[in-house]
Amino acid sequence: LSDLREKKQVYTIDDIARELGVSKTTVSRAISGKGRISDKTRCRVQDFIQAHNYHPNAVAKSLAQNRTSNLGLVLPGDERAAEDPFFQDLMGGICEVASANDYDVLISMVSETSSAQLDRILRNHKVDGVIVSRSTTNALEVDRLLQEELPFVLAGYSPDPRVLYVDNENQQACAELTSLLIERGCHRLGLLGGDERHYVTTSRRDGFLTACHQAGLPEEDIHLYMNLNSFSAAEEALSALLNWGADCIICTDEHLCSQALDYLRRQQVSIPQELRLASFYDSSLLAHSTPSVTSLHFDAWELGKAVCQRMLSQLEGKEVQSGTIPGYHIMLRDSTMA
Amino acid sequence: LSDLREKKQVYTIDDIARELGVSKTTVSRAISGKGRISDKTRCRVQDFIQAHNYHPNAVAKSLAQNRTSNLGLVLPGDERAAEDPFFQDLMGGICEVASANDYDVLISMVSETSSAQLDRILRNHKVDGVIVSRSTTNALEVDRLLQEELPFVLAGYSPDPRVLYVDNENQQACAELTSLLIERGCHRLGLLGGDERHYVTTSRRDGFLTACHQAGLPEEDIHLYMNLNSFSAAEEALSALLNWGADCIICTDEHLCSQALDYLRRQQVSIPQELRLASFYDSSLLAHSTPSVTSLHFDAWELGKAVCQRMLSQLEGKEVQSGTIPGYHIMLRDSTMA
DNA sequence: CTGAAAGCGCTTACAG
DNA sequence: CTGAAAGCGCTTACAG
Repeated sequence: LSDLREKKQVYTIDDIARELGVSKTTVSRAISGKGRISDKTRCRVQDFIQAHNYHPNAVAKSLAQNRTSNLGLVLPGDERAAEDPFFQDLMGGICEVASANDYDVLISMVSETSSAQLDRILRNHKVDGVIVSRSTTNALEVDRLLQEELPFVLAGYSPDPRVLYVDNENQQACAELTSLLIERGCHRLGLLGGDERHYVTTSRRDGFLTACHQAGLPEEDIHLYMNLNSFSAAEEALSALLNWGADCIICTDEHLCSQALDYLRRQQVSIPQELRLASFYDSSLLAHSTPSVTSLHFDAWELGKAVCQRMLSQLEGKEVQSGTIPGYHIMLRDSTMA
Repeated sequence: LSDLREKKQVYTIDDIARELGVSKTTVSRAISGKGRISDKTRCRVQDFIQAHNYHPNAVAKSLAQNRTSNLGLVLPGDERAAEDPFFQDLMGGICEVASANDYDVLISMVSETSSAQLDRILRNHKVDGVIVSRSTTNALEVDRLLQEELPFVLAGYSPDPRVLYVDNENQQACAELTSLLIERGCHRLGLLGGDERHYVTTSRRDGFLTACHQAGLPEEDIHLYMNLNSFSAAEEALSALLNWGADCIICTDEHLCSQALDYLRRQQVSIPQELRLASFYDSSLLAHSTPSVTSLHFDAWELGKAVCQRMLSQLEGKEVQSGTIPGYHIMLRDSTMA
């Protein structure tokens, strides 16, 4: 055995069994805690393991148990997504829960045109389940996962009844913020929105519209500009809203909103005096800009934890359902004061 | 066999051998391409595999070959890092190369106080090598990896001769930008820097200082404010630089720089007329702010590719050395014009 | 409470 | 060029 240690080789369950004069079965049981075993034997084995810093080979275990203890995480691979702290926060929450439950997280980045990295993971049977971090109407990965019949859960919303999702209370939160702004005197509202193929955008849009209708605002006082995927498109929309005479502009995401802030500054529009500005997603930038911008704060890390928990429950065979997790904050800041 | 397919069970190499009337050995060889095998047999096997959409079980392969085909990626788990697109871009490049070489990437997030997630991966032998995405003076993970004797490569710089790193040409790029600004008439330079425990910060600082000294600037015309880890610390530094009469302020990162931009706007300091502003790291925010901000553009995705390539070379037993990859752009924008 | 044995799905000397 | 057999390091009925 001292040979083994010199060669930096690693102990196997066999070595331990031999060393302790018991069978591999017994060692295995002492480690896993499954099956009948005397306290005395269990302690002997565990002491030895501790002392020699033994750790079972996860690959061998996987093969024997027919499970990998790996979770796949599908992340968008585009430039735009890299700028969005949402995905890294989500990943943090996922990794935290996965790690605590002895699972590892394996990344696959997909684009609108290719799910090659996901395909590899699936065909190699390298994961027990998959977490998808974004839902779009045209998502290749969802179809791929459905046909594969591999457990998966979506961080976000999907109207597809076949997909299990966990989401923030996007729609409700957006409705609440919008109502609040209307109550405080906003009458001519403009919404600046991103890509409507992303369900997160449509959820937010619908929350906005719900609040407008509930408040009895006439249609002509609600202006929507959606699918603003370029800087120029966003500026055109902003310009149109200014000409129309909006008294409040809300952006579906923080990226669009900091762009709006910059544009309005250039146009010498004073916020909040001449115009109120708010965002449906927060960022440290909006919190610290001048003026600071009112927005909704969601905790992506917590969402990640919830999603991962749901994934693990599913893998244990529990019945799980789609739904939202509570918890968001309306951050009222200077951009909507007065 | 039709039974197998009905039960959604998956083919094994055994099934194929039986079906084709050959041995598992032969099937294995046809798949891997290793060992002598007749063209005819190889084609027969490959056709069957194609037709039945067979894919080898990666776990079994791992056990037999004593390698996992997994790479670990160590990512910082703090809030601050989530806001930084660098890590997601880096990850994109890493995943691209890994995937193309049939490796998967497994995430572990570590904080300054805990490398628990990394520890799990290491003791479970779940990866063949590790990529570390950030280097700090007090990094637990580097010590951990050195003692483990597992191959690893660092994306970034480290002065430790035992660590293999790949970095952007940070120092050179920063020196070049600084020289350029001095040439264009800046004489009283202030540097606003982040955490000096991060080697990326010290590299940039040193590049800045090199250029200042090379230009023969007297020490009293160079003011350094480092370790600005809070908003208030940064604002104090900015205020001090304004009082002193700096004619150019450079920030080591884009985060600090957008904060500076906001502060200077509040103080009614007009840029570039009264003061020039530049950043050692670019972001879409700096590119689209008013005024747009001069900065250095590095390609984190490319760095990720290079780092992963180096990792794979090392795993193949090739001799690899630390070094930088070429390629950065000086983005001259409005904030330093005139 | 414990152990001998078969099995998870591959790879790889070795022999022919 | 092909195959029988041992092996990778675990788990888990089954028997005692």
